[in-house]
Amino acid sequence: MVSVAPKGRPREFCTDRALAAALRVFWTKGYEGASMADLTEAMGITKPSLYAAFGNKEALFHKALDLYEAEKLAYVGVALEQPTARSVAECFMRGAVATQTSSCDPKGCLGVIHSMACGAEAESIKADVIARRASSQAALVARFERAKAEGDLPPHVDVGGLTSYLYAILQGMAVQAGSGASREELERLVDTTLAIWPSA
Amino acid sequence: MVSVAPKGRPREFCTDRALAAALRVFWTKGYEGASMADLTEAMGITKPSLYAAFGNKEALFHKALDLYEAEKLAYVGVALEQPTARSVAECFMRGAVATQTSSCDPKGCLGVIHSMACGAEAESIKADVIARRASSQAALVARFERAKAEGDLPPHVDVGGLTSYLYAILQGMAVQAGSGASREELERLVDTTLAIWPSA
DNA sequence: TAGCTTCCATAACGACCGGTATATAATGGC
DNA sequence: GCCATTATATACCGGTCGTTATGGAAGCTA
Repeated sequence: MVSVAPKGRPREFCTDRALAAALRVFWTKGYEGASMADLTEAMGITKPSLYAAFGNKEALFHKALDLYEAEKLAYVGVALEQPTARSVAECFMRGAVATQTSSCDPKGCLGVIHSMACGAEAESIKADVIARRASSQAALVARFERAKAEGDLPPHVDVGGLTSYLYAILQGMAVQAGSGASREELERLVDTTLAIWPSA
Repeated sequence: MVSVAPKGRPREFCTDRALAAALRVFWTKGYEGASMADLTEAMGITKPSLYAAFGNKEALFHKALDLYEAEKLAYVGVALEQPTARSVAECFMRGAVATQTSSCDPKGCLGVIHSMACGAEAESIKADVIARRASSQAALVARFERAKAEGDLPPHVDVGGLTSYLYAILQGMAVQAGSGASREELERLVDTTLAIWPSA
């Protein structure tokens, strides 16, 4: 049962909207590059309100990362359900292009940004991001194993190698998107990858 | 003519060694994550000595980046001289694996690290790194155009797309190396890429 | 040794960092 | 109306950031 009558003074801002604004800041500047002043300004609230609603900067980031995965990485689940290894790869890459070059979102990938070198304060952030990636990568390994068993990957392919390969392309796309590559450039990259995709 | 008799007291440290130490710090923690305290401690000098010898933090980084390109990216020039497009790609990737997973150097790629999202103070750093990458990528486009003319790339390949593709793999390898991937994992990635490399 | 130049070490600068104490305003229950 | 509870706004905390002023030590030429 949901409590419909909170006791004290109601908050004057929408936590979901504030979190979405925080996500954009982290996505644009990175965890270390985003200051509390940047965050509160973008969220339209004061620092005490932020701390009361979200805990601290690190907790805010983890909630923003949850939102990012739910809203911006939904294509990952869709991709894993595609019927062939090739269509899985295509769905991954097309989804990544769409997310990373959206005209109304920051460029690049929040996860890739935060798996790079960083200062001591962000080490736990980096570790969390890397752990989340490992689990999704494991799911892709399982999917390609199935594809191999079903015969839509050649029997000689190294499934682990192919998974790292596809992830490398996705990560490289994120690097290029964050460096200002246009959607057209990334689409040519995807087309090239699909043109040489190993077929049975 | 080189001045062999500097007038005042000689400095007590070797600037080349100090710069190499600074490079390791930037490579490990990134420009923003590396504090002046980190740098001076690793370099074995005090802050005034650092400022006298290198200017400021940003100038120190640019000199470290020059050193990185000269010492750690020498394989790029070698790769571009290989006789076929395939051997160019292989030389690029093998060189990247060697540099990014060296047991005596930080993991990952200094350039990729600094082309990601960052705070305002590092925007000019990011812009410089991206510009340097653009020029090396242009050289690879030219090399693949030649390969296409010489017939060791199929006539239907999109040279720009293939260049972005190879760079994406290199960048993805850097992301994975920085995230703790082993040399063996990256070598499987390289082997997979070479196994599906487009042949004439 | 005198005089000049350059380097080193300490300490401090203002600005900003993430995080809070305090006081006031707005609600619900009684 | 009054109290308990929660949110807001201002101002501030100690610490660290990149950077630099200051004073003395070390080497050179003469």
